[in-house]
Amino acid sequence: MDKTFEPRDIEARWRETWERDGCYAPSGHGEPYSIMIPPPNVTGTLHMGHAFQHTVMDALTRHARMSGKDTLWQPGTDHAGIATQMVVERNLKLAGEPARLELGRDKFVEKVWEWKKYSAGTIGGQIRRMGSSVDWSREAFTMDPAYSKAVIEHFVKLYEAGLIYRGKRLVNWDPVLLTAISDLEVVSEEENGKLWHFRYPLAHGAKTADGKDYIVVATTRPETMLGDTAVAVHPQDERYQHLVGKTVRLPLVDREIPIVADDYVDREFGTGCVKITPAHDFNDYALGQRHQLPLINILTPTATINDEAPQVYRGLDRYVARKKIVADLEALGLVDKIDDHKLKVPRGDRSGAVVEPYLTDQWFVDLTRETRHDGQPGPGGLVAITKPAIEAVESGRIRFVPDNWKTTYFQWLNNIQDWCISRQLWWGHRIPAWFDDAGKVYVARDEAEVRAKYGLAANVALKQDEDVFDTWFSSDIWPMATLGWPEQTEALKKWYPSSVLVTGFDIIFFWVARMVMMGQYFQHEVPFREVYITGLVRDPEGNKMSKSKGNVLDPLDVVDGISLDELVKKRTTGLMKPETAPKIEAKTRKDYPNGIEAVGVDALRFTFAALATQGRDIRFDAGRAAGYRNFCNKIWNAARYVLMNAEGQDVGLDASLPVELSDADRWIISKLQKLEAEAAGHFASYRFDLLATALYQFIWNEYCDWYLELSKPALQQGSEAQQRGTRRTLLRVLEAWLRLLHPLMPFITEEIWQRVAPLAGVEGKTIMLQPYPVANAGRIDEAAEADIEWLKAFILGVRQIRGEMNIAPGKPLPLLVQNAGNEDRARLAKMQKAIEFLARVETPRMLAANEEAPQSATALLGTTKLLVPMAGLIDKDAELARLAKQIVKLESDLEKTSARIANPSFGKAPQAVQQQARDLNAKQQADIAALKEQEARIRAL
RNA sequence: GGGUGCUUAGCUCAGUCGGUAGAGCGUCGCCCUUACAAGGCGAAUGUCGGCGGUUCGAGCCCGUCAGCACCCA
Repeated sequence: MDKTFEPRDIEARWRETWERDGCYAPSGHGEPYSIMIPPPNVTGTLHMGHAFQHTVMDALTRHARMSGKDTLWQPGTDHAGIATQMVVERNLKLAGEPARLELGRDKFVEKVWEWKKYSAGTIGGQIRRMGSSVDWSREAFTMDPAYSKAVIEHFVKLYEAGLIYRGKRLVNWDPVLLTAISDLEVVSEEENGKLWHFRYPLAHGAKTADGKDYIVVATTRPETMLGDTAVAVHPQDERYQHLVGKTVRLPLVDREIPIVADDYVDREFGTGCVKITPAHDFNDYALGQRHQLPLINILTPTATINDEAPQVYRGLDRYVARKKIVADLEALGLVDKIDDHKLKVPRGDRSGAVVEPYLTDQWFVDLTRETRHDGQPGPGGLVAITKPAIEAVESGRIRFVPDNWKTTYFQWLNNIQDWCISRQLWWGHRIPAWFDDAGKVYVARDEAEVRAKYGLAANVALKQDEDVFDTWFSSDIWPMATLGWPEQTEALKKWYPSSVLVTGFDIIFFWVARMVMMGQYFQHEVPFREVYITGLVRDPEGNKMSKSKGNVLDPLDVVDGISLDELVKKRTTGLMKPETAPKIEAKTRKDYPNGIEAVGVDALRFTFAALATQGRDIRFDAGRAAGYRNFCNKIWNAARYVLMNAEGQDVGLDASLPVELSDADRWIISKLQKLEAEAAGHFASYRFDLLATALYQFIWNEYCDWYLELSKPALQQGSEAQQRGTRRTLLRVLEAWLRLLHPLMPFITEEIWQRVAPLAGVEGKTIMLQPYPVANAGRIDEAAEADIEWLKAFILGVRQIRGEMNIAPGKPLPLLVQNAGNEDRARLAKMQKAIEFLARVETPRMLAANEEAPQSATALLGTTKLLVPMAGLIDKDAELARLAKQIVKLESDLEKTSARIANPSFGKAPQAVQQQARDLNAKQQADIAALKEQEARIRAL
């Protein structure tokens, strides 16, 4: 084996072998276990968040597979309508090609398909490189023919059940992308704006309480006044009560509109009078419905003023119109005042454009009605879809991990709105609805079926709806459609419901809840039994990673390494806002002054596992990854040591030859059982951080630091039977922890396992298909563990003296043992060789009961004293200082335990706790006494 | 306004049943000891956000205040 671990070729070799040999495919026997990948968008490449979640899913998948389950990890990608369409439009622009509208629908969609092929290929390559063991033969895409059929099917079925309707409703309209978007795709952030106060003249000579002939309304959006159809006040507001039912003359428009009373109005806000624009505000819309106000839409789809407004404003952009309106009102003396104001501005999360509430015809899934919207008999969406989705989690048929996320889930479902599923895009599943010349709509799976179903002759002109579905209205059936739904296939029967969904909390609403809805509705069964919610990977400062912030990392750049200049270049090219490049460059140079060192896939995966705590933020730390790269090297070298001592040697495979296990052998075997039990628990509770820590501790701090060291004297000096026992244990324990580690670090474990397994007497083609280790309680050996703990304490005592006195590690020290009990003597006798080797001491000599010790540095081991004669080695003052430090520490500890015991009520504590405290107290007192006595003796010399 | 979290070593974070506060990274010494210098050995480092309560005993349970983050309206 090479002296250092070089991940690159190892990774390439194994990922090809595994895939070629069909190791990723389900075995066809055992209990079914399945994970549906959250399909990545075909918008480009995978980011750190994907790599993180894929690590978790692959660990679960490999663990399940090794545990004998019929395991499927279903891969695939999502067409991601609006996001992908935008990417392709931008690419066309950068390439100087004709824009979308110039190309026309068919040509443009062809371009998107080209892009999809490229992106899905990139994504597939990334998934392969990370070692993710997905079943490629089942790879799916949300616009595959079969999948598309399922999407259409679920729409038609819902439509036929009266759970989908088409209507003119206020939706969030993106005036740049020219499509409706769902409320989840709108991000509202606080921005600086103004609050304009306008005077609306009262009509017919009415006066306010204080005698004015106008009332003042406050607005953050002056331009919408062109569409005002009322002014509202609070019904209990004494200032305005007498005006309710009167009218005002809307300035500029010269329309007479009523003053209405509604308790939606906040009396404290502004003047307490609110202008009402039902066609351009969600709250106003609701109020308008209550008061039967007319809806006047004053905007075009691109948010310019339309022909409903007075001539002078027509065609103006909304913000140009705003200025003009304010100026015109000012000229009329109708501007009361203008205040600075912070307001929430809704923007489309894709385009960043300010979204308009806009009246359009859209398709909706009913999620809020008790009965069908069309008055036909049957349940409405609330009963048929929303409630069952709530019940699935309430009943515990779906379990969230961590459990708290169910609160988020319930909160959303309990306040749900109908779901607008139509999008005015070209990339996506075209809605299977056809209109005749009269505008009557017909829904069926295709045009032929429409004609058959509704009895329409071939000469009746039909035109298909131009719109496509919201992407989430296709990924909502992902767990079913990837398994063949609507056909009740064998795969569907076997792997539905899937075992667990691994995803981020940011898409509980978008996706998780909607899959539950559709799974429950169509399969009458949940789509997954558990939902493991991961944190979101963030940059070192805790910011969300995004291309626009310029803080994204490509997981493969961590794997392969990247120079600082390369990284800067990657982050600053193709920016939407090129002017941000200098800032991004500065931050990148600060965060990664030396670029990123290559760590390999295994180390990156292990890093993700170690960072997978229950929190919601995961700050990615390249230093941590480098640390786990070192861990890989440690593993590599430990294996190298074992193989050097095993290959070509008697490794205990011949059962007829005697094998003797030492305390160390039995100790490491015992510890291994405990590790195995722990690993099982951590998999069950999705605590990959604890799993990683447990494996790391065992491998580095037990196996490498102690067991390998203990094996050295055993192999050099032991009998044949002892050597055989040690070699066998070195190999078997190594082979076992390689399997334990495999789900997190597939490559290095496979590479080493191939060499170790035959020597450990294990046969098999690949570690991937070996059983995951299970603890054997019968091999736990508390006596051996106690012996080795004693040994460690012994050696630690000597090492402390050596370390603090700056004595070279290699220098052998004389050692005297004073006041040893029978157990200490027995242990010393049987582990003497190990002590000499590890502590680098000459053969320890027992002092007789009455024998005077020479001037020595002291370490305490229970009541036993370990003495290192100081002559020629240790300075008197140094030892005094060292003792003083220990005494101070012990005295402070003693104070605490004494206070506990002295508490008069301590008697109420359990006996065991009391005893423990008294024992500790006694030990501290004895240790202090011993150290003080030693201090006095040295000082006296 | 409603909701959910978080605050523990210089940094990033664990801390299960309430019973002597932990890890990794970083820092400081000594050492190229035949698996590994990407290493070994040793060391230092805490007002567990503040206050109050429950308890024999609180990082953990309860209340309260402060700061931070996120989600929903």
